[in-house]
Amino acid sequence: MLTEKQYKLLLFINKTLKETGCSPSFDEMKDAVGLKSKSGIHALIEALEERNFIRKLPHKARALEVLRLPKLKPSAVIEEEKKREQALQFSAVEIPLYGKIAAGTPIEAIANENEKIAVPLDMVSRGQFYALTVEGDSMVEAGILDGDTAIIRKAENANNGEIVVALVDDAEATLKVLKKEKNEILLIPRNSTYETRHFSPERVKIQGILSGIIRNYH
Amino acid sequence: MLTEKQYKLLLFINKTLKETGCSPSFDEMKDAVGLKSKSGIHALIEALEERNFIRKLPHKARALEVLRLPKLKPSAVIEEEKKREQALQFSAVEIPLYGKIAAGTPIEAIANENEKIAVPLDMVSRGQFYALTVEGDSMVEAGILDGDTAIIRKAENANNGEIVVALVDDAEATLKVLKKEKNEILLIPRNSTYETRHFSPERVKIQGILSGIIRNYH
DNA sequence: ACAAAAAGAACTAAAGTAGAACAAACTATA
DNA sequence: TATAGTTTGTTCTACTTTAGTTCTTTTTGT
Repeated sequence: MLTEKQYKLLLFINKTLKETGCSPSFDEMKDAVGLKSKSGIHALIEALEERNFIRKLPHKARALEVLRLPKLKPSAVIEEEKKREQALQFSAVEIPLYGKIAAGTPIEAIANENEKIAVPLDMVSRGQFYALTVEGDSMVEAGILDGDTAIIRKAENANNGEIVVALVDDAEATLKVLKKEKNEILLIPRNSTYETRHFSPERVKIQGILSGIIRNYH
Repeated sequence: MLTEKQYKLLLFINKTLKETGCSPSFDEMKDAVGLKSKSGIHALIEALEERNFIRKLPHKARALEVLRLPKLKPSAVIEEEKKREQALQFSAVEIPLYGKIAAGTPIEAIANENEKIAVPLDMVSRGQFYALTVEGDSMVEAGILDGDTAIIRKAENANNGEIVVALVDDAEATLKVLKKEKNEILLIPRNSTYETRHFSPERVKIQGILSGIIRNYH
């Protein structure tokens, strides 16, 4: 009877009316159903009105009324609900997403952010974890690309060869390969156009060890 | 049905009526909804009257009557729904892990495997998904390493430049960049030591499009 | 390659804001 | 009961912001 978008919009209108007592505007609706232009909402509203699901006072703003709700859901919506139901069983963990790794700010300083990201449970066994968005290409040869989400396990120590979040001079956090030598610490990029940097041990604080990478295409 | 101001005013009128037994004046209303001039109240009252929420005896002072109120969901119900929605956002789904991508076997042939892997729900929106373990280094320059888990969205068609699971001669499945030309299909590795392979279109079946990468260190 | 859906921009209309002038309705009291 | 004074409601203008409509172009899915 209804398309997926029509159904979603109808539900949103109904929800808004029930929760706030006010009709949503076209802009609010376009955000709710995931459109970028409100012209599409117009078509959807017309379709819903034609099928007698809603009524609209002509030439008025925010003057929508829900007449009835469909008894049948579009199959796409059913599919989605099934997936969500399944999802409840294999719940993931939320870990904080602290920001961009090359942002030049110590991790702790931005730890009060409340953005979160879901990761599979088995990626974050034992330990405290957080996530960072990778910025820049200094690790491309390790398969870590600009925009990737790095899953970091909190740690203050790490072994040679591990990829760590290193805070230099309490100012700059970067993701690099760690190498400890007698009197200095080396932060090695995995990109031949970048240089390894050498620091005295006091200047470098390990803030975590790379535990996983999550990348989303398009 | 109502705008925010209209709703606010309606609530105020209703409340005053219930508490004091008599209608508020225009000046009281303008203070209640935060206006500096009562001309605006007039418009709001007209709108409410037009939508049949109130009735007004014309040319009488303080003679408003509330006919109905928009029916809202109890806030407790709303709270609960929000909580449930949030819980769903940070869930994972299990998708089948079919095996290794360079294993030389068509995906369908191993589809009866029951190994599964959990992925964040937001990585698998709309569509059917499965996972493959990447074998080999033919895509290292795209940041896809040996051992990575590739999240694949099932698809039979793809566009140029997308990374796809391609089945050649019903025998060999590989992860490569797709390029369709007039009379042939190119499967392009992202590793300069590998060669692009050319096939006639009948020999290549697309089995999915790369949607994400998950990598676990250690 | 076609049709449907969506995006985008340009335009029109409605809602909200403010101030003032004024008219009608009440109030008090001479 | 007149009437002056007060409260209350109505109307107007002018302007800003928000919302809705309509159109063309672009994208998408088949």
